[in-house]
Amino acid sequence: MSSRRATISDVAREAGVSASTASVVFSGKVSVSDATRAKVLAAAEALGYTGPDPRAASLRTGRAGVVAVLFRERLASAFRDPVTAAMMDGLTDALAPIGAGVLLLHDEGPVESAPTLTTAPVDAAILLGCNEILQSSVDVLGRRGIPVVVIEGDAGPDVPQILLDNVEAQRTAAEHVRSLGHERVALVTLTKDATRPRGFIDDPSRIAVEVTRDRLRGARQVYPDAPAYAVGASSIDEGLAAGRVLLQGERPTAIIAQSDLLAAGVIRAAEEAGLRVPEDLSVTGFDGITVDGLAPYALTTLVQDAIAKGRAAGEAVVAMLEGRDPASLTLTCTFRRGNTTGPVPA
Amino acid sequence: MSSRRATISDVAREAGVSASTASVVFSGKVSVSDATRAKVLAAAEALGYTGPDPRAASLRTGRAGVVAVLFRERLASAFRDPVTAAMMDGLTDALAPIGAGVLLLHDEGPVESAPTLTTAPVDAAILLGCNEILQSSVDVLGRRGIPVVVIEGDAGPDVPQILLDNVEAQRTAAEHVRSLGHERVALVTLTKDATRPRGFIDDPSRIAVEVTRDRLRGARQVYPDAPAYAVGASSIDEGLAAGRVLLQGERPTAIIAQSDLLAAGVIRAAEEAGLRVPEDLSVTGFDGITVDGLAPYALTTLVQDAIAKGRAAGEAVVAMLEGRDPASLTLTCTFRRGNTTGPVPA
DNA sequence: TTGTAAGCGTTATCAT
DNA sequence: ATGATAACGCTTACAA
Repeated sequence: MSSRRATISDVAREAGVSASTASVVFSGKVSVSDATRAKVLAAAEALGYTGPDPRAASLRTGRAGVVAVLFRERLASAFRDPVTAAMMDGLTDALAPIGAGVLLLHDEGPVESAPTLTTAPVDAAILLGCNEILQSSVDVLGRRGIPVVVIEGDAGPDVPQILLDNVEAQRTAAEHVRSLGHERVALVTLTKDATRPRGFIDDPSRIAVEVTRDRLRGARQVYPDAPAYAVGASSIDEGLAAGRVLLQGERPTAIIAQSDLLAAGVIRAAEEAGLRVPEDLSVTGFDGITVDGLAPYALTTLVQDAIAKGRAAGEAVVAMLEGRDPASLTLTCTFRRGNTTGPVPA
Repeated sequence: MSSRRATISDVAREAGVSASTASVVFSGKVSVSDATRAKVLAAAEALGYTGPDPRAASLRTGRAGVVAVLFRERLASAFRDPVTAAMMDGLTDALAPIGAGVLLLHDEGPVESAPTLTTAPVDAAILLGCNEILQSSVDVLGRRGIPVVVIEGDAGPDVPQILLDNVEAQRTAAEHVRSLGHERVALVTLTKDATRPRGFIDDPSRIAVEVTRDRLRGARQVYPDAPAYAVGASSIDEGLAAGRVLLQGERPTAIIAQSDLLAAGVIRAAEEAGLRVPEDLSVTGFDGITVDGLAPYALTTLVQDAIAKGRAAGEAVVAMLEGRDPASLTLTCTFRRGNTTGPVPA
């Protein structure tokens, strides 16, 4: 009909009231007489006005109703990892009370090529994992006065963190394996850095990904000399590939994997090699997810509450947005013995 | 330092130029003398100004730099489905040129409880799947003048759609199975509706989910009387459960599943029952994804290019945002014969 | 309960 | 190349 989209002023004029009154009808902040409300609503209906323009409201109120989640990886990868999925679940849950949408961003390429993070109208940001880009992102957001929470990464003392007791948890798994008598143990680790090279790890100090480094450290506290093979991604197929490598020659009697998906792949590699789990090979995972299709195996693993992790991040964001002090939090993994670990073969 | 966040006016004053000039330095739309640029940048640096406020810029320019994706399901489910993941991959790819962020929204609950869709500052929206809520969403967005694209759903003739030839593709699979001589065939379908009840389908016309209905129709064009069992989700474990049901008693010699994950579950059920695939049971999937851990099976399936689907949706959105006419598009699946189908057992 | 007025921070237009 | 001006559409003291 009209060449221009109707605004709240148009509605007010049509209804014969002031713009502020019309505004109040939509926001519901102040009481309005029923008659007035009806008039305004009727006018809105007539003009096809569907409510205040979020952009203008956002400018005025200073709130965008959007929380950004910055991923270290491609969004597609994020969509593929069950732990990330669970985390997003908790996150969206925690954000629901403030009705915030979730804006996905990812930082590919060099530092300055992430325009969306500085360009997007967001009230807060959650950063997932840590690397150099992340640190610079934190700086920009900090200067903007945008609250930031980091999950499993370190961006300095001023930024609230949601952490996992990766070192202790992985040590617990290793101790369990040792208690079963295993001496020859191999490790399958998550990615070393953004380039995702596969292969044995020579120098643990050069691992850029904190999670990988921490879990490796935990395992090495028990098995200082265990060989560690890094994969390119957390998936069954990558675990399978790693398992094939590690089960060649003089094979280990136990393999400690840094994720359940990797562990599931290792188990497949074992089956492929004619080995029984856990009679011939013990395998541990990490995460405590349900690996689709892994039954009847029940992984011995460290159960992390990824949903709680996401929820904690979400709640920290909500707290900051409400002016409260967010708590940094370290979540604890629970050891769960399944049927994939057993005594060292005679 | 200052109690108030620096604005572009502050920067301009500090630099001794006008606000518009300072603005131009950041937008880069018009040429500015090097000296002026340097002055402005220095002033910004001094004041800790990190660039224009996206909210204000958005109000002024009318662009938010954000595209919304509305899911039918919980976000967590979306993060779990490989096809959705691939679609998001293509989508983010297509959106990259315009540098738009992706805002995730989902419509749980009753129609009016989706405030974010009308509240969020977005330039366009992509709706995934179809149901009643979706139709009303389209209406609201339409009145707002926000371009909408629907993937695998129908929201009227004015809304561009990205479709799949589900009927034809599934019929092709069924014809392949028939050409192998199979007579006793069972179907495993995707969810019937939002309540996700499992069980045999009595009345196909009451299926709310278009994809499920179309693929079922395709299969029934070849096997009008084949029993169809609907699952609660597209996953290996759901396929396993369905397979167990269907392989009881006088079992079929072929099972046509509406997704690869379901097919993978059916194969596991077959293994569990001591049946060989394809010697004792033929199985077909749909999607053409790589099922993590399914090797050495290569599913006979319909390959859909989910990445292309997402990309098409993204491109349609870009086209609309640039004032061009977006094309509705029907993507075609490709039949791929793997090693999970064979002649009917003697 | 309703209206007035003053911005929120930016950028497009037009003039210089 | 730079500057003055006027929106963008809305919300919220404050006044009536």
